[in-house]
Amino acid sequence: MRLSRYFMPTLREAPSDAQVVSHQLMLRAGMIRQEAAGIYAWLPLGLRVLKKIEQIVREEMDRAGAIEVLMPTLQLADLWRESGRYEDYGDEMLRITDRHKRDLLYGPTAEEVITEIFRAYVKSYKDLPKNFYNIQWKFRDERRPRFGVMRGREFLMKDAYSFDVDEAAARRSYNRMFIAYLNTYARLGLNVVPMKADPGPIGGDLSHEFIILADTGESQVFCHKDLIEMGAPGDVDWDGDLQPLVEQRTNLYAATEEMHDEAAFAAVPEDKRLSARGIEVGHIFYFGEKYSKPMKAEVAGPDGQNRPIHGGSYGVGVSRLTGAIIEASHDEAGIIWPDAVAPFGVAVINLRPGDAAVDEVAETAYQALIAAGKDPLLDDSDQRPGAKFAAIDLVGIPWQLVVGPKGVADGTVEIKRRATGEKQTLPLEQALKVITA
RNA sequence: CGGAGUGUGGCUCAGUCUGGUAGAGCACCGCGUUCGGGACGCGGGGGUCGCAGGUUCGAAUCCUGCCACUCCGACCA
Repeated sequence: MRLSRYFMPTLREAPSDAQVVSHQLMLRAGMIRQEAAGIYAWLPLGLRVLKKIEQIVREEMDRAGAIEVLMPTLQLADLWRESGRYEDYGDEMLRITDRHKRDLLYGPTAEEVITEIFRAYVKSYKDLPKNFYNIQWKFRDERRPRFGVMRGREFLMKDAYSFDVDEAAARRSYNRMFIAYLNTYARLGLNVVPMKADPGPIGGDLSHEFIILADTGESQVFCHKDLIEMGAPGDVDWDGDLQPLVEQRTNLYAATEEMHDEAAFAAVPEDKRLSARGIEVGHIFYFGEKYSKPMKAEVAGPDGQNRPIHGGSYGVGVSRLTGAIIEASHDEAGIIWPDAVAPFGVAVINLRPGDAAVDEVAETAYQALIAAGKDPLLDDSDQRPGAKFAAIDLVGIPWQLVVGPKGVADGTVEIKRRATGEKQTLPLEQALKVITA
């Protein structure tokens, strides 16, 4: 992409509405535009990041055996009356009436819809387990939206729903999602800690929140340090027994403020105790027959008798992750994108557009990076060097390849790694090798 | 939903107390000098001062009502 033909409206100053750093940086980098409280338009740069996160989430869901569907944003109130949640949900649900005076709602989640789909087709235990997911916009009319896209009213969520014949099978589905989540966050370049969450009315131990650690996180969290260094399991035998992998992580102490147990935390060796700020970026739970019973999602068992399925649901805040990654990865100059989600892989900065020799080197570098699949952004704009450096630092592109008259005169370019600030002056071919390595 | 605050060009803000021809910086347009970490000079364009009433000879400024947005608290991917 050539910057001169792109749309990347950066701001020198943060709009005063934005208080948290990720919100300020997203606005300054021209990623989003606020349209109303908690509702954002995604500008080209922000959309690129959002799509990359979405794709990683998708790939990890697929790998864990979940099946993608796309459910509508608008749902029928009648379905929610079946589950009993239409009245329960309260003012957070955005209710709409169509021209036929039919009650609709903008879905805050999709248990009802997926259960309706499931029960229409699946009748036998032989067809289980099944896990359907969708990546779709949700709307929750929060009393107080804030923190930019981290707490919006409209947000992009990946929600998965598992269907199993009994609780033991449901636990296996839960474990698959547990591992898939760890893998997903690891690919996004995040340190994530699974923490015991409030299981709600169902009870049991099958509810976890996934928290990333960031100094500016909204809640206080407590955990055993080993959890952070443990890393993600990666590809596993998804049909095998995942319980040991899950237990390895759930046996160590980890809790958010609400679930915190001071006595249990005190039992953790002192040098392993970590108290930090965190941001919730995922939540998984098992809810048993909560929806299958009232909505009659039943399958026949081996004995020929119908029984309600055991369900679980698994959410990742995709749009929230955009902000959360920034909270976890930025400096005074701006955003530092992990390579996996960066809007562009490399910025080729032409310091002197119009200078034939400089243009030629910049163009050569640009074409080579396209060929190498590095998705480069060529800054061919007519701005002063300082402004270019500042803007590219701000938007957080992982590599910078700087082509200027001085370097061109002695056959070199400069490359800079955004995360470390480390710079090297090299001949172009070597510079390209470093970047594409 | 309780409490607090803010609405003035795209962005940051001054002006409001004490009514009297709407300002600055950044951004934008033109010309020139510049050009390796957000340049400088000269010239220029752009604002129903959130909206609606009211008071007044005269309202960004005073009064009333409404709306929007932000922050703190209780709840959430």
